[in-house]
Amino acid sequence: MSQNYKETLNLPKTDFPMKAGLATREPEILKSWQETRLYEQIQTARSGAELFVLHDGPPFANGDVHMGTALNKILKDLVVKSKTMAGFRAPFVPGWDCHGLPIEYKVVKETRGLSPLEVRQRSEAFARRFIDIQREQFKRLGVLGDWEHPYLTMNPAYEAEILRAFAIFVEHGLVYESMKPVFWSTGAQTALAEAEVEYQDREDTAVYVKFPIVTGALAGQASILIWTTTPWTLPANLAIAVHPKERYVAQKFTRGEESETLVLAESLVAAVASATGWQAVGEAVQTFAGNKLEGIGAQHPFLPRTAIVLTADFVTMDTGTGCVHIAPGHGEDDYSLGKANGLPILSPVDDLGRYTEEVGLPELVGRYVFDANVDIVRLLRARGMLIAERPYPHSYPYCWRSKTPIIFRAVEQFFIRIDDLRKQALHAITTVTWLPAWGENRIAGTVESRPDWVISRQRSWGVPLPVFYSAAGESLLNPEWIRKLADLVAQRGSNVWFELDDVALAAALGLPEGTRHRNDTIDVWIDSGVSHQAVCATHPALRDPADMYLEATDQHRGWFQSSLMTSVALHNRAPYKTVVTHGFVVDVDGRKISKSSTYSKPMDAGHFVGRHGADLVRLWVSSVNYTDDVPFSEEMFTRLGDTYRRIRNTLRILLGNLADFESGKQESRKEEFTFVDRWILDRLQQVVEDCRAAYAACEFHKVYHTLNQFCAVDLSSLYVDITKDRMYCDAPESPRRRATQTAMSHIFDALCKLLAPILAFTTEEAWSHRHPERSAAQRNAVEGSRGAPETLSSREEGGTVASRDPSTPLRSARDDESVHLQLFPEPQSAWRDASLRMEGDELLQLRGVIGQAIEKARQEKLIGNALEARVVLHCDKRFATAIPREELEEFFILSDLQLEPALEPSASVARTPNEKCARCWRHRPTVGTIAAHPDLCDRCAAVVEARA
RNA sequence: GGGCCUGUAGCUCAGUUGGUUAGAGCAUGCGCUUGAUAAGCGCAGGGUCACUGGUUCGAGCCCAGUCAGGCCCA
Repeated sequence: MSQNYKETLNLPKTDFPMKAGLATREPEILKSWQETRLYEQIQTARSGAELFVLHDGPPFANGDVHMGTALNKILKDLVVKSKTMAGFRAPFVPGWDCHGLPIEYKVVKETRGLSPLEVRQRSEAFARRFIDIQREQFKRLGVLGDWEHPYLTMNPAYEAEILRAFAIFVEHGLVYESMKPVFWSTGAQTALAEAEVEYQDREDTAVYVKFPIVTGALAGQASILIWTTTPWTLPANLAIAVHPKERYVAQKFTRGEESETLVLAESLVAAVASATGWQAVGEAVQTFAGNKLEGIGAQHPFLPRTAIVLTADFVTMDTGTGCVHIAPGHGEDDYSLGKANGLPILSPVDDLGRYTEEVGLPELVGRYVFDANVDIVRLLRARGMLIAERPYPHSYPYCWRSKTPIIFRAVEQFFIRIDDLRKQALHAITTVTWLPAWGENRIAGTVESRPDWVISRQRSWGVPLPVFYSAAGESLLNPEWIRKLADLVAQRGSNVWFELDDVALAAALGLPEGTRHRNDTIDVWIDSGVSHQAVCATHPALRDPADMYLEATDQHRGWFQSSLMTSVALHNRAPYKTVVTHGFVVDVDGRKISKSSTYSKPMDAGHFVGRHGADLVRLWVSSVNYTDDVPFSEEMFTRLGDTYRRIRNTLRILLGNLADFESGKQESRKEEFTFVDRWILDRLQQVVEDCRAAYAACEFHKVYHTLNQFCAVDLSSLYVDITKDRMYCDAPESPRRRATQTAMSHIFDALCKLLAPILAFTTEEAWSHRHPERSAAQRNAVEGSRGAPETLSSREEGGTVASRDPSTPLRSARDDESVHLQLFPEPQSAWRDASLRMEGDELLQLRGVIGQAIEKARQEKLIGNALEARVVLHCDKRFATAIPREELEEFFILSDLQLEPALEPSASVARTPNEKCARCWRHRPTVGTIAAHPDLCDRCAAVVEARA
């Protein structure tokens, strides 16, 4: 009897599909962005607007984009897109770090015996290949930027800027040459930066060695006991360090028949006894402060040499004997202590980690030092100098590329004098905003403790170290010569350094005859560290200092610091105003992904983009608090899929309900809004304010939660549900239906814009369904892909991409343009209404009371559908007068509501005696009273009558 | 071993200057709907706020220590 009424309803209608199909739809949207040159359009539209520069930290051009890289790039994109929509001109110039050992190492491993020039050519090809791969992957993630003109640290112009910066470092006297212990990779035969070192567990032999005292009061009576885990460094021993203030003892020890009087720290006697098997016998012979030992001599255990006792604060009492073996050629502390006391720097080891003649032990010359440990131990035992040996498991530095254990070795290197920059750098740090705030603490700590910067590398794939050598072999650092070289490199690329021989290069630069050059290169951290100069200061769209750097926390010691140091050296200021850091991607248990077996396979971003779509990956990035470690699991993606569908369906129902609403032509005045409309618009303003504030503070997860909550609760389960009756069953032109459409139009507009930085693809798709002219334009662009310039000019005719007049206020783009060209919605204070909000909260509480009562009635089989209920609501009587009963029934989605005054709210439920309206399914008293339509309520009867 | 940081329901997050019975969304369970339908709505269960001690009338919040995890350094 009643099925036909469905045809008389205004059911939602939209082509916006429920199923996203992101894997296929996103590439189409991407194509339209490229063909309409969206990035350029945005830049043009914002020309003259306030500038915001997010400077891209260059990823290394090797490997695929994994989830950590994706996290970083998407966070940057969220910043750029949200700043753009907040009205800034926010250009994004992506970059790549191209030089360096990781690439060179792969190239050299593939083919051995290449000349430096060949290594460089292959390394460049390698870098370019991965730049292209990563560029496509970044674009696929929806990251918008000037992908056609990225900055590459291997571009000749960039290389020239590195050299010019270097010339200034030289001018400021920051560069010096010195023999100094550095991390040395025997596998890669090069000095390493700290960042190129990784730690692995290994087991070494720890030895307790005695040095018989030869001068001072204890001469001939006792030996100093030292402890070391690197026996191979003993041939380079020149001294012993003790703590000046700690208590030391001369103590008799026995083991079996043997007996020794040993000098060591008092607090370590027991530990040494248990570790060596020697027993302390009786009281200490003598007890004294460490400084009493200063200056006495002790016989080297196997070389004809006397070690001098020195005092040092770095001596600790947690391991060993409190007496530290000092080899100035093999340790940082050793070096500085030796230097302060005028000791020579002995480092009898070659590039491959083999003893040289200098070792003083002819039988060990040429022996790899880690193999020589056993020889040294044997020698110590033979000489009777070995008190004990024990296996010692510890974590030890390894070369990150060759995976060989690192040694400390003194070699001629070039350095930047950090002491001359430290104070200014520490001051510059205080002028920067650090997000999160503890970043300031962290970088200040690393700057305070940072030793001088080793900037020379014995590698080929890099910018040449611009040091020249006189005919006599003397090194020459000349700023003018370096600038001439920079000019030459700008023209011909840095290969010129390797292509020209000494004579040709000297001639090309106009240098004195006989000037020579070598093949060392500059540390890659200088390359990326001067990007503020080479990119921000030189690119016409950018500015130095940048407004923001945004990288993972490991960059406090990496790029943030190298950039800070070079910027302080060049300009005495920080290169950034704000530094944002994010954590690393960790699995469900909070463990590092690479250590987890579960996610060892799919960690590249492409896997998840292909499976779930870029918008899901972007939603993941937005959903987490990135200042901490970022959790990541398959379950999270499942949950995010649910959230995504909820948001998508919310956009879809809004579109469906707006199908017959032409925005702008029938805007309802505020007076025509009913309670629920005004309530949702007030909520919307709160959401707009919260989201704008969260975006401004880079707190994207707050945006995510706010919008998720808004879609799931305020819209889906409340507003959309409540207004279904008027939307579907009222006459199309009914004032309250049009009022709701007006509200929904504002909601859709705001929701789409606020979501746009996160769901870059989905909101574009939804936006085009709301503004069909836009989809037509997109289609044209895609179809006429060969005629891209034509498309562009036809758009220009329409006035859409004209440069804006900077004197006029920024306005949102036309609705038919990309959502990414729009401005965020402005909060409308006229729609705020605090008393209405409070009233709404109270109604929602009553709604809960009713819901519980209905649930109870349902379980008692009194009713099925809530529309079959008669609800008697006992509550404050002002609700009976403040809001019409019709509206209350609508708000609670009920057919039949009775109000009774009461102090405490409660509700009772019975079956309503009213008949069910065949059209709107509500049980209304008017059903059966209209002769022409006996199965309809009065409202539905009127609507049906009007349609006839 | 040192520096910096993190630890609130199965998951992601809120939790104001210390102040009732620690919240939300999702997930789970049980229903309703079949006019958002590979959707929508309701109700319910679920937490020793990592652990231990301290300060306080009162601690998720402040202090100390322990444990677990992360980044950096040794």
